[in-house]
Amino acid sequence: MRWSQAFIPTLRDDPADAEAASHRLLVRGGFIRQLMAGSYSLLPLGKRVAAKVERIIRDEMDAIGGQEFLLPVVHPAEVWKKTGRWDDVEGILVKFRDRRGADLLLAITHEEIFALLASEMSSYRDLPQIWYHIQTKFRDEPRPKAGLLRVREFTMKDSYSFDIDAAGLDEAFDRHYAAYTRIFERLDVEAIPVEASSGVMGGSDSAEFMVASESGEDDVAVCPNGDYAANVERATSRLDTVEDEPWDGPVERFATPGIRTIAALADAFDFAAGPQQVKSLVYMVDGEPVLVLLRGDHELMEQKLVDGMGTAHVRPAHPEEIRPLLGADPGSLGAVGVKDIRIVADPALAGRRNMVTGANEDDWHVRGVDLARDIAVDDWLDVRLVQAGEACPGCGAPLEIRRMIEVGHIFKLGTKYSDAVGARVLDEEGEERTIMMGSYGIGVGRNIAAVVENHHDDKGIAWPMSIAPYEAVVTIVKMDDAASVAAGETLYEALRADGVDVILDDRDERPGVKFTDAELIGIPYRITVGPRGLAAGEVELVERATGDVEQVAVADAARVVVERVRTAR
RNA sequence: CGGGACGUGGCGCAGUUUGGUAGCGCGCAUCGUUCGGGACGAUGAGGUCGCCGGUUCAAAUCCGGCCGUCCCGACCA
Repeated sequence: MRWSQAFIPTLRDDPADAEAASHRLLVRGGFIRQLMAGSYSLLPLGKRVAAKVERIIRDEMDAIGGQEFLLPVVHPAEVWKKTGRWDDVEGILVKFRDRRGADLLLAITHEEIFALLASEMSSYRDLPQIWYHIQTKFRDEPRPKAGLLRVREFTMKDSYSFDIDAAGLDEAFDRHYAAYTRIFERLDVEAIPVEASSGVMGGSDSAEFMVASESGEDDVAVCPNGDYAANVERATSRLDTVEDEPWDGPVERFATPGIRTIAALADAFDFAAGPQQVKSLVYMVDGEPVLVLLRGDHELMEQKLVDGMGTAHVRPAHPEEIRPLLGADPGSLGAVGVKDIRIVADPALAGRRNMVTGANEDDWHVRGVDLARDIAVDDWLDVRLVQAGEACPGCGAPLEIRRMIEVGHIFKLGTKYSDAVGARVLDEEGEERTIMMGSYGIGVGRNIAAVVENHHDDKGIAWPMSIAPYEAVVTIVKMDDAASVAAGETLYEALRADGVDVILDDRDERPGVKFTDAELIGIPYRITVGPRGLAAGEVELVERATGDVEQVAVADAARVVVERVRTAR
């Protein structure tokens, strides 16, 4: 490619509405342009990077026996009604009608369609299978943000495994785990696998691949010794046991005028420090009230409640719902003596005595509460948000909480979708068995963004060789110097002949402009050809990532660059 | 959905408080001088001031409604 003929609209200034480094640089470098919130056009440079990312993904999927499909992006409602997701998935699912009035939707993911196709298999001999596709999905996210990091329309590789039994599913899961590890290595992003919630999709053995970045949207609890890493949506920690002062008498009421918060109560009474209180929250779960109890100084992780209750229909109750239920406003609630409401308690409360909690009467609390004696807990469920500094469940070292970008997610689906669409096969005994499915996703655009988050400096992007839009740029410093032009052209042709992705900067621009652009768009190697070097029979080779500069004889330049590019691929 | 901010040539912004018919930098075009780290001079092109309505002799500016975008939170397959 000749730069003079390329569409690479670089910008001198940062776009005003971009915060994240990847967003800023991808726009400035002419890789992407926004069409609307959460929707971006890939320009030629962006498309080149995306194509390389896809090629790596395709490579690794094929290596574990994956077979590629191309699926429709508009689906009929009936298939989604079968799995219940037509009604269950709210908000992000775009629904519309065709001219006949048939209900349609824009695919947010493709479980239904793959499961439907899988129902054509009828024998255990057809299994196992790994199917994938790399396609556009549309999710009407409530808040797209940060450029390619969180969008509504995006390209994603989705794969699904089909097995006769759990052992087969385990095997498919492990293969994907290995494939993903290799993909992230090749993309040169530091992605770590972490335990995760599988969310509304349902499933078990969920692993997210996460890349540390301040622009991320997930918090991950990480053990500094590498013994543990989990999304805070499901992370746990080891807590010190609390030795409670004995309290022999019954529960005792005491007046707490105007006190509505844990902190205020702790300030007012020295026996009511945060860890000595029971925090009582009322949630509506599938329309039914549930009293959720935590230690006073602990916070609820709502996703854990969602996972534990097995339904996505979980929300905090409104004060108007709480008052008739418990007789008090939030701030004075408690579970002592409560019988008709389901009570879910965090295990950090187990065995605790001499606790303080609301009396279900405004301006009153109770002390001397013994969990086992005074509160009829229905379910013990870990619903606590892990805090930084708490002990790693593996080695006891203090956990760190880090912001991360989710770049991939793999989990075991089981039979939810195959059941719904009737994907069954006969096993060796002639018994009908429902196919076990696994689901494995990786976002193309989000990985591009993650790479940029990992590989940039104040000058711009520094792409890893594997996905750089061009592997080398030959920069002719002086376009009206015939010798420079001739040497540049020769080098350019030589590199092309050897299969290097090279662009020739033949623009009639000042050198500074050319250098700055090359650095902004992040081409790994720049070969500068100009009269100064040519006088000594040399060209200049600059490595973008390190800034290292070396002089190379004109005659050796092509060979050296080809070598460097090949080893770095 | 809650909170905040913004919308003026391609990009970044001023002008809005105090109404008088739009300006700056960059970019772009032409010419000249320059030329190994974002040159300089001259000339020039380019704007329904997000949209609709209202007030007024007159609206980028005041009022009402709507739309869009960004940030924080909620949410997130």
